[in-house]
Amino acid sequence: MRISDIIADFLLSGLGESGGMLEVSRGELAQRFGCVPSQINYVLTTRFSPEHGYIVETKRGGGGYVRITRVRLSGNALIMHAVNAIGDSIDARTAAAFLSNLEAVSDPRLLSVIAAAVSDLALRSVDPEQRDAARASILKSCLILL
Amino acid sequence: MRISDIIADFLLSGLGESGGMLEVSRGELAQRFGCVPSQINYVLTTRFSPEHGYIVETKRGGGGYVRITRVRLSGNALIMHAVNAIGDSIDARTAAAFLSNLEAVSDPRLLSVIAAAVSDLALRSVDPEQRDAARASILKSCLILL
DNA sequence: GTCACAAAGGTCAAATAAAGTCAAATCACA
DNA sequence: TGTGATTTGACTTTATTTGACCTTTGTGAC
Repeated sequence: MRISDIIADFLLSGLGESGGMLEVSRGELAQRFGCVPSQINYVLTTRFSPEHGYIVETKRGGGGYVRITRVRLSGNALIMHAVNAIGDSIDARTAAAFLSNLEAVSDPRLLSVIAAAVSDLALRSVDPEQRDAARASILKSCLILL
Repeated sequence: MRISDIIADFLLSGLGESGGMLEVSRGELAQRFGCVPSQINYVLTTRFSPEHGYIVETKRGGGGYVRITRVRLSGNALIMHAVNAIGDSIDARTAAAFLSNLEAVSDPRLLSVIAAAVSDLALRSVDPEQRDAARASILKSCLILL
């Protein structure tokens, strides 16, 4: 397992214990995991983006911190939010993040079918230039039915 | 026996032991069998496609992997027949017909989501030349999960 | 107040580590 | 012997790790 995954797991479990909000120090975290501080930023941007359902706030300077908050919208609001947030184009990773974010509010079988429909495997025959646009369009078409 | 068959057998037996899910490294596998890495891709596309009842997911970069999952083809002869009957290309009307044939054997909500995913509306951003091919690929990827 | 400095965190690009693509060459067999 | 399947390798794309340098904020000296 990559260090990024280990850090992400650590943060995730902290979020779980603390009921959705977590405050850490970037420097301390980096020290604990023996990596450079910017690695923490990498983890945050790749795994705790708004698409994944998190808000990250930070403060610099003395007493600085990194605060991660799990956003918990419910049901329709979440779906509508996702539909609105998907633009004209979306890459496979982001699409997967959106879908996993909907797990709490929608049938997992439906979600896995949608995930299959927008996977790179399913879209292999689409010109790479158009692939992300097609993915966005398909994803929105599916989500509004949920 | 050709190297592709040997590799396929190896993967198959791994899938057997591990109960249907297997994660390997493309590079390591290639080394073990003394072939180039792209040979692994060849094996995957020719022997572990959705038509064969498998889903292959991969990740590139550090910590990359190839994950093969055998899907529970619990199914219905009707669905399997549909998957095999869909060629490389299918028009919107035919796809809709296939789906309506499955009404008897599958959740209508799932089917309507799939119908949305393969509709011309959802695929409007795909070059018309490629649209029916994309539709076929998406449809198969979804049906295999039913 | 304001200046200097320390204590955070931020950015960005290079280096490294996988996997993907595609087409030419080769093989096997009807 | 022609054709589809297989093998190979040069080139591409994506994910992660690392480090040098930048910006913001708090605090104490003056």
